[in-house]
Amino acid sequence: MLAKKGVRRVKRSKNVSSRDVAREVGVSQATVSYVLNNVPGIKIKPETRQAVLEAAKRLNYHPNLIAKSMRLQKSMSIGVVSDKNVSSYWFMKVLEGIKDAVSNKNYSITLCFNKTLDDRNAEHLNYYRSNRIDGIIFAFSSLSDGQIAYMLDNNIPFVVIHSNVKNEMVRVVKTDMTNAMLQAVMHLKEQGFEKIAYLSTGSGDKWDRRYPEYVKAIEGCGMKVHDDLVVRFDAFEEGTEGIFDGFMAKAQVPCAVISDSNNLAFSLLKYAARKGIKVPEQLAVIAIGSSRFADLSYPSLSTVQAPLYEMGYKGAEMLFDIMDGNIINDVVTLEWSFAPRDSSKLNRNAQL
Amino acid sequence: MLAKKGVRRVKRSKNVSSRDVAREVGVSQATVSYVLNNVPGIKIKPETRQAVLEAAKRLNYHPNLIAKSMRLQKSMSIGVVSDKNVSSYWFMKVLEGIKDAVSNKNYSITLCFNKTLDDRNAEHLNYYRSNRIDGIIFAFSSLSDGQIAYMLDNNIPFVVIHSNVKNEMVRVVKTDMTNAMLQAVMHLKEQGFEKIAYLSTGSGDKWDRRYPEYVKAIEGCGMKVHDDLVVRFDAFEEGTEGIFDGFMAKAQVPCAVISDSNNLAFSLLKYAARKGIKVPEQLAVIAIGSSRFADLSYPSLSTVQAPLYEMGYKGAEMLFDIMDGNIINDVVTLEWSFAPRDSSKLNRNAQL
DNA sequence: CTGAAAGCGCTAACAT
DNA sequence: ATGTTAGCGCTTTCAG
Repeated sequence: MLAKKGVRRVKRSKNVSSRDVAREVGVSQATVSYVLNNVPGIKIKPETRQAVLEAAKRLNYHPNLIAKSMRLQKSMSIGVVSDKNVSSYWFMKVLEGIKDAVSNKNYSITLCFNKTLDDRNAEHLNYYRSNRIDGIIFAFSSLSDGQIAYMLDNNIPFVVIHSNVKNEMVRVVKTDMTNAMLQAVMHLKEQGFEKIAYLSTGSGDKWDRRYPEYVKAIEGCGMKVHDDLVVRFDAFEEGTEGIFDGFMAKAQVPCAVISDSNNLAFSLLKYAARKGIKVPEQLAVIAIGSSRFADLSYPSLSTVQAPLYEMGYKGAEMLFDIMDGNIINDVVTLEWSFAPRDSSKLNRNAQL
Repeated sequence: MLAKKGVRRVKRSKNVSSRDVAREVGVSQATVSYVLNNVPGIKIKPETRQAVLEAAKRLNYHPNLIAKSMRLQKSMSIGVVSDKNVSSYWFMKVLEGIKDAVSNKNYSITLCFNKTLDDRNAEHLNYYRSNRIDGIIFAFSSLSDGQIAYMLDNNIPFVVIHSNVKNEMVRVVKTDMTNAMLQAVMHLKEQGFEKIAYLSTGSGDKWDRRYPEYVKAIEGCGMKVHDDLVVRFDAFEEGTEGIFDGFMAKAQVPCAVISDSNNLAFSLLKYAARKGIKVPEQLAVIAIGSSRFADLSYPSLSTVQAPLYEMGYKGAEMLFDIMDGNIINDVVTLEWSFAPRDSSKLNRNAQL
């Protein structure tokens, strides 16, 4: 079964083409195309159709997508770009959603890594210009104004998932955490926590988007935001121990904490374990964001989490709308949810 | 800007082609191709070359990769397939390596999800048959014998990263954890642990590959494997608490544990925290495998870890060798490393 | 209902 | 040193 030895280059075995199928059946290539693509408005005699279908199967015919792309002037692939610093969990989840959406249209996914050279020479732009991809989805990727302007100017189809893009012209998959955050705060309040602190890693973006939601939720529950209970770490990487000490001294147990990052929450759990602070009895912790490890930490971490799969799916659908010229919805907004786990549930059942 | 003929396309603004460049300079399309591709053995007058280069830049010419693919009968993309259940962290790390390797050859990455239909109709096979991809990299993907046989029979270029493929014909990126495991065991021994247990999730593959390494390392350190200290969970998902209880009753603290999975190790850390067992003083834990959260658990988790980036990079290089017909190395073996963290370091410094 | 034919943009023999 | 030309496999007018 193996190919002849001595061939310097592993040649692709010659594929059967639609012409071969046509010859086999004794019809023209056009007819084969009509049948196989179910071209609307073209009538084919049933027996002809049947014969073509059978011959295609018998000859093991697979349409050459490159040729189709060539003719159609589109690559049938979309580029997905992410920064490297993005949580791989988020990215993979979104990717699953994108994947399912593009598969429906017989599109594939080409991965782009955001090695930004400059605004006009990023990898995804080169991919687009060379017809490798028909459109771009930015998932959690930072995006310069210059690049946005360039893409809009040049009519490059793209959508942005979960980024803080201000430009009104850009199609964005937005998410709304207002309800989920309210649920989280109510959950804490119902368990008797009167102090609900907010801890932030201080990165501008997260702060700007998440902190106001916290404020809304606190006030929506008829509580008040105490500045003492809002801590913003300017330099999270180092020396957090001291900052936690300072925070705990101010806050005093029992206290609840909403953290704007998973990592910060995990660190806090570590800190609590080290100091013998009981979670959640003395310190309830809820993180904003999702992580595969929310279930695995001890105690498992309650989260306010984004609809990742749906974000991917919707994002891809929007991109197709743009590429098809149907502008149905500029902005899609999806809801976050609150997933209570042991780090905030007082009367929790013993579970692993 | 462009649009010489005033043709207005809805989808994509008409791209400038090599023909346009040729006309602009007053040479033939062939010359443009020769210059832009630096075709070896073709002499071009320096001033001609210069003129072509300048015109290409001036006209903002970008070669159409689809057309090139069509002509060359290759897609310039390789498929990367992974199972969904793979740790996304591993996958992303390997992907980074693959990415860098394929970029060097002007190849792109097409993502395939392993929705296996049957041995001959998996998505990556359809992608290959329709010329969407020129070769396949399986990263942590399970792979049936039937599928392997099919791909070998049909001369489909593929390499396998980190899988337990037995077939000698398959090009595999293997890894070797012997040294790393030995280091881990020595590390435990040096800290005075006399009992070094082994916990496995019992999945056949991990067990078959990792447990023998444990045995080698234990014996390499002049110790002996005690069957009491080797526990294999047949049903890990549920009821682990009781199994941990049973294990601890047999093992008795102080004891060290090497776990063949990160998740199992995290669970064990949770269990220890719940039971008040001190880690690492009473129970030292080392996991085999990498995780973004090894640093974030409390205590941080020591790991014996794989060279993920290199595995991706090497895998891609091997695939190109196969596609080019140069069989340089059937098997590449890369070394694991041992990363000691707090879960196994007795005199650890306080660190977050 | 179906066929003939014209390309999509590129590369590589083969000419000159 | 450069030009001519023949496709790669497909879709899609336009003709019958």
